[in-house]
Amino acid sequence: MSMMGLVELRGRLVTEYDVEGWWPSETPFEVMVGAILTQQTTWETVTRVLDVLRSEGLLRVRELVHCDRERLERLIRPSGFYRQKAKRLLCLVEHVVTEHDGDVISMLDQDMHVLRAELLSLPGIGPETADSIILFAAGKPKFVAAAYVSRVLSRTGVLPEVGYYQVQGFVERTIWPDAASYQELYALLVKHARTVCRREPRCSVCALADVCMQALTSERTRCCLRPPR
DNA sequence: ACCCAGGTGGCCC
DNA sequence: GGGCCACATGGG
Repeated sequence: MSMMGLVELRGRLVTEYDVEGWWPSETPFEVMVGAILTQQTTWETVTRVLDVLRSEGLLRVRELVHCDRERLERLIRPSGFYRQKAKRLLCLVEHVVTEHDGDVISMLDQDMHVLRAELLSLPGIGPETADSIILFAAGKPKFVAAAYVSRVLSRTGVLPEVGYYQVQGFVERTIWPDAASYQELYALLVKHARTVCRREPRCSVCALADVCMQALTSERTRCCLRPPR
C-alpha cells in the first residue's frame, strides 16, 4: 500500500480534466478584479459581473477609479459581499493610480516578494487573493493554496490537514517553480474538488488512490471531498 | 428550508 | 497562533 504523492495525483487529474482557459480574463487587471470578486463566490456569477463591468467600460484602472461607490455596489451586487468588495476594488485602483501612476503592468512586474507584500497591505487582499493575482495576473510562480486545494490534498492522503502556508510550502518544494505548472495544478485540484462530489458513487481519481480508499472505508461512505462535519 | 460558494478582517483567548 | 463571526447574493 503506497502513499500517493503530489506528482502522481497530478498525473491522474491531468487525464481527467481539461483546464484550458481556467482563468478567463482578457487583461491582468481583469484578473485582479476577478480575484476580489470571486472571494467566497462562484466563478459563474463573477463572469456575469465582469461582463457587466466590461460593457460599462470599467475594467480599466483609469475608469474604475472614477466610478462612484454606489454605482459600483449596484453593478457588482450579484457577486455577494458587494459593499465590502466595492470598497476593496476602489482601494486597489486608488493604490495603482497613486503608487504606480495607474500602470498595472509596472506594478505586477516588480519582484514577486515585493509585489506580494504590497498586495497584502491592501484591504481585502489576503494570502489567497494576493497569490491568485501573482500567479494568474503577474504570471509568477506562487502556488495558491486555496481551501479546495488543501482539502483535496488531505483527502487523497498526499498531505495531512494543515494551514495555508504549510500547503503552499509543500507544493512549492515539491514542484519546480514555474507559473504554468502552478496554474495548471491549481486549476486541476480546484476543478476536481468542484466536480467530484456530483459523481456517484465515487470519482475515479480518488477511488483509485489506496490511501483515499482507506480514509473512505474507515470514516465515511460519501464522497471523500466533502468537508467533514 | 437548508447548504454551499475559487476569503478577509476583526475580535477573542 | 488558532477559533469564531459578519459580510450578502445566488444556485442547487
